[in-house]
Amino acid sequence: MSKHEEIAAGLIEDILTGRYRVGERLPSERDLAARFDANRGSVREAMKKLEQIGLADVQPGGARVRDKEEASLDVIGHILARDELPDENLIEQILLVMTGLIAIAAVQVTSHGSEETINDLRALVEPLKSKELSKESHTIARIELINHFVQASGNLPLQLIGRALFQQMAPNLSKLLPHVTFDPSAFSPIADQLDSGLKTRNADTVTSAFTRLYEINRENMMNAFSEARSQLELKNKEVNIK
Amino acid sequence: MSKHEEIAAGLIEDILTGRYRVGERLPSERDLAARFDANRGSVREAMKKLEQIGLADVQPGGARVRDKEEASLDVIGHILARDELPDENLIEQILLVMTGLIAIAAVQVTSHGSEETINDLRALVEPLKSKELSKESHTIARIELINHFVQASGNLPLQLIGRALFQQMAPNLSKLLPHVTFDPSAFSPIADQLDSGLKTRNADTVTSAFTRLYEINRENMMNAFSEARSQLELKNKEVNIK
DNA sequence: CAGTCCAAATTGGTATGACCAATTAGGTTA
DNA sequence: TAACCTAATTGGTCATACCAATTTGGACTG
Repeated sequence: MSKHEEIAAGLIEDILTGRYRVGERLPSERDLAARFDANRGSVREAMKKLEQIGLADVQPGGARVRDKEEASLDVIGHILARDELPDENLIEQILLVMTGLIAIAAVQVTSHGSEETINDLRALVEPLKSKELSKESHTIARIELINHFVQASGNLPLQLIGRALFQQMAPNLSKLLPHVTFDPSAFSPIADQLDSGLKTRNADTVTSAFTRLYEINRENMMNAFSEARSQLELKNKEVNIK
Repeated sequence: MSKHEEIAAGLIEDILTGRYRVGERLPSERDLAARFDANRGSVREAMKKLEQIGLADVQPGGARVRDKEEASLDVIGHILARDELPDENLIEQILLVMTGLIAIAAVQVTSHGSEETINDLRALVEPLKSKELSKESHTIARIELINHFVQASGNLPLQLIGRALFQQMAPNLSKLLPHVTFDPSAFSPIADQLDSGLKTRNADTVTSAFTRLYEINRENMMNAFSEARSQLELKNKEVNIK
């Protein structure tokens, strides 16, 4: 981890935990350089990062903390990475938004997609019909499918948002995934619905399939959260005993 | 415009116009410093910006151009700002995505929003029922309403995306807005539908109202484009004659 | 001739120190 | 009390230098 990354991470942490409040002035670059035992140039690079994330407004005269609700999409990754487990509500919100985005993609694909596009997507749905897939293979297949849907939409903002959301969320799910219990047979009927929706080019059918997928994902995720939390508590107790 | 902003703008322009192709190596920071008659530190700040936008991957050994489809949401603003008129397809895509996002917000608000939230939103719908509003007032009122919807959803990713999209698009519409012809009476029934949907907390009613709004916006926008384009052509002819 | 490997050149990362311009803060004055 | 002005602070830019990682090109080897 290079110096400016270290500094940026520290400042982001401080801001998100509320050590600096919204509107408050951040220490001067010179002070920060002293505190992080770094050069002012490195601090400037870190400040650049903060500015890009949207957590700080930097102007001659001083840098001020911005509200995280006025930040860029990238804050999400940092918010999720803050605690040992990602924020459950936020994950749920992301899944919800993704489902909405897929609905847009579904309309575009079913109404304007080429025959080849439809066939490609159907080919990706095929493996999900199986009830024998391992958890990992199934997860990869699902992600692959969703990505192709968004790509096939031909909608650049949609692609960028989908990509960004995924990149923010993915690395923070690693601690959660082991706790996800999984039943491929629950997905099987959804895969059938997707396939038939694609075949008949019925956007509503496709969208409602993805809504069902969201419901299942959401439930699995919530279960995984409670599982992960209880294991964390056990761990903490052990530490306390020691 | 500060030096590093100038440099960044130049490089972004070069990349988006294809002067540097995807995967190609950018000139070294030292070369760029010479070309832009700037210090290497300033170039570094500009590179930081490129990295954040997602248009470049910078590593020891060199910086490489990334595909704009793998960039951050912020490229959209730069793509729109490139030509005299923003890209019509892209604008349409953005409107579409926004409509989808509003649909998510509508579900959240109608199902989980407090009575107060609903009343606030209805109060914002009220002025849109009028058929006498000026184009500017009406536009502001519409934007205000949409913003409040997204805010009221309580969904952070949604808020961030909505905000980002708006900020990317807004400054690039200034040249288009004068050409938008506008009929408040067309919005009036939509406002009624929104109001009744909110009152009965019927998400479908609200969503379909916004879809109608999208259709009208889209049509107005397309007309504005053809108008703006023909005026531009006239202008160019005049220049050629001179 | 093709492939491998190694060393030199190139490139980004960081540091020091200095000066300018814009903003801010605090004291002064009307 | 309020407007104003000055001095201190702060970000913006610059010049230079050294380090570590990567790239590159040529020598070497099969």
